Amino acid sequence: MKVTIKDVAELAGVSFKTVSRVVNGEVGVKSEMREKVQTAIEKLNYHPNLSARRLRGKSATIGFIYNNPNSNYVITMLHGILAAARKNSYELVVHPCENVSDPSLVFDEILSLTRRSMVAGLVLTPPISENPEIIKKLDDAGITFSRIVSGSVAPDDVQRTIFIDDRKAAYQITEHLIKRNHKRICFLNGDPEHLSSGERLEGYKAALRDYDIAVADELILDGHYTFESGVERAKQIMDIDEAPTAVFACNDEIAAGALFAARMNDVQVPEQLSIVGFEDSPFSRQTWPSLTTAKQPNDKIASHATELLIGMLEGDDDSDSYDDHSYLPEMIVRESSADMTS
Amino acid sequence: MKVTIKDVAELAGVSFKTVSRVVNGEVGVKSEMREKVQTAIEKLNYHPNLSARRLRGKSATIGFIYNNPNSNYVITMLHGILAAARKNSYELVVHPCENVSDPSLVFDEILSLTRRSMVAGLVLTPPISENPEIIKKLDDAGITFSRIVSGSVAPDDVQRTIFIDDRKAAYQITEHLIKRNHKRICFLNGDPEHLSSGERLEGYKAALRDYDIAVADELILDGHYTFESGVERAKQIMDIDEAPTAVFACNDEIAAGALFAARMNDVQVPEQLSIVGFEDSPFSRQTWPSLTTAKQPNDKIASHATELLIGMLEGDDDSDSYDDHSYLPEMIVRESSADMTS
DNA sequence: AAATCGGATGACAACGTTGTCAATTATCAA
DNA sequence: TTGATAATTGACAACGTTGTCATCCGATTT
Repeated sequence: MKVTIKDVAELAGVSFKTVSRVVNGEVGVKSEMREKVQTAIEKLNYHPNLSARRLRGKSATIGFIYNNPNSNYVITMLHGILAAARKNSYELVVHPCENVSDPSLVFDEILSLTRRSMVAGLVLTPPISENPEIIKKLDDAGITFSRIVSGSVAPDDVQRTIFIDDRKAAYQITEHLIKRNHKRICFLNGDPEHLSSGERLEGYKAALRDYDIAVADELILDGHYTFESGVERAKQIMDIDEAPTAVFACNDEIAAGALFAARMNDVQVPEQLSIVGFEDSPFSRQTWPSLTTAKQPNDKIASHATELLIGMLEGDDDSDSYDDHSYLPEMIVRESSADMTS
Repeated sequence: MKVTIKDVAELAGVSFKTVSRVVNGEVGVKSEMREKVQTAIEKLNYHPNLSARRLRGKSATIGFIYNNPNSNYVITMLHGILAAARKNSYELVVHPCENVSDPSLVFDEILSLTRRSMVAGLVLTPPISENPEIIKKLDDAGITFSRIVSGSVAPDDVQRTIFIDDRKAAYQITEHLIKRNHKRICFLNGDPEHLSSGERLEGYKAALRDYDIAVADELILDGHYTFESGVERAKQIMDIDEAPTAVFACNDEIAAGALFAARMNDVQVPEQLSIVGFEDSPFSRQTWPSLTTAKQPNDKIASHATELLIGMLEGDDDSDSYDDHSYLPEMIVRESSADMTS
């Protein structure tokens, strides 16, 4: 019942070593043989046994470590990583990390995982990927990984990093608001341990400066990437004397919270207040009104990060050096942002 | 750098087979030997190579197969399964299934996964877990699995099944509406290939009957477990002559869609229309108004299903036979449902 | 036509583990 | 003490794959 390389060999009438060659795309197999083997593989629906490969030292397992309460984000990343892993016949071990507050505990968790599951390399996402202490410990321990981070300039370890230009995307969103005649734009920040929050804030500030609008400290509020944070902070800004006409929420959850607060205060969106988010979460098109936001192709990003990792693991030095590792989230204009006429 | 069983054997001065015995806790090893081996293991920090074990057929890997677009559902399940798997030192292979429309393709996918990754058993969730064709094929192929299904009576394969009493929960929710004086209650159904939709519909009907309210066919609408379905169907019902005063949406997504449609039509919720959902998705408390719904402890359910599977794999016949495999979703009353005074 | 070469193919070992069975040692009864 | 039996230990094969090297065959060179 279990199809092995030898079954394929028998059906194709060749030695199992030849099948191995075909499967691994090695050179020096006559096309006639190759074809025979291919059809036998398809006929039997043969898939190489990963354990045997691993044992032989060829293939391996990738670990996906994450600590992110946003399930949509995690699932999208997961699927991107899985796609790349499967394509390259890697297995995936998934590991949600609990103690994100203490970097050294996170590191211990990772270490124990790599030991236990024989993980060859890791794919890291924010906020773990952006924690310098964890990164240093991983490097010291000689653990191979690729990572996804938020950043506007190429990091010094480009070859293992995908960076997302949140700053530029935030600039564009802010510009979008400015061009719609908004002058008092409030910024609701996300978690401080995520670089994305700082980057998005910088993009916001840069846009204001370029359009000669003063950056007002009272319009920039700390917070977290949660709905609750959005509600709370949005309530606060509505009490400000000269109320803002637009809100730049650091992600869609915050934006949804702000929308909620606006409704509670009988503030019309977008007529009296424009609200924009960031992330293009599925629910961003289901809010009322639907959210203007910025879309990150997270599955592609995750696949790319995984390919990067696999390249490192297999020692293809050249495989990727000319690739662009930067992604720019794309602005999506929906109904929550409008012209400010008054 | 890699420590194998033979290194341990050499240091302890025994054959590597004896080390294997100690590692696996087999009987028939003198305590003196056992101790020598133990200290050698600790000294070298030896960990068995999982690939070799799996290759030899001693797999400690379980597979989580799913096909469900609801990322929150999947993540919660995943975490529940992971917790139980880790507790019993099993590895987990995650496999999102693409071709759900064709059961035999799904089966092929599963089969190839179990082969390739030497998966010892599976945890299945709806809708795959509820597809008789897939279940039969798995049984025929001798694949071990546990599953989570929707059902009001104990299925005939209880020992490997967790069932969720959607019917009773739906009854309670409907009763909740009836007691608030609603007589014309609309039912927006979910995907037909999920048993949960049928079960919830039955619960709804049973409650109506028990309270002597006629079941009106024009108030029961087919659909899917999506926001869009909710919007569309809710629009339809608002055109009905004698408009319903309440909507029972088969899940929170549909309910959110209905909420959306109500708002588009300037229908006040809950003053003019009560809307209830099902699932207690995170966003159900973030809608406006927040949704009355029913909460399933999905992480616990998933853990339980995993424990069940592991019990089967390890042949602990008695481990679980007195457990209750049934879960009743708990009604959570929020703001989207209210008395009908008119 | 014989010798040589190179490309294609196959035989076999190895990876680290567990299962099977044989060999050895300890234990017990007669 | 001796033989029989039980307990312990070890030798070796096997799992499915890849790497190494030998073999084969056809083509090219002399």
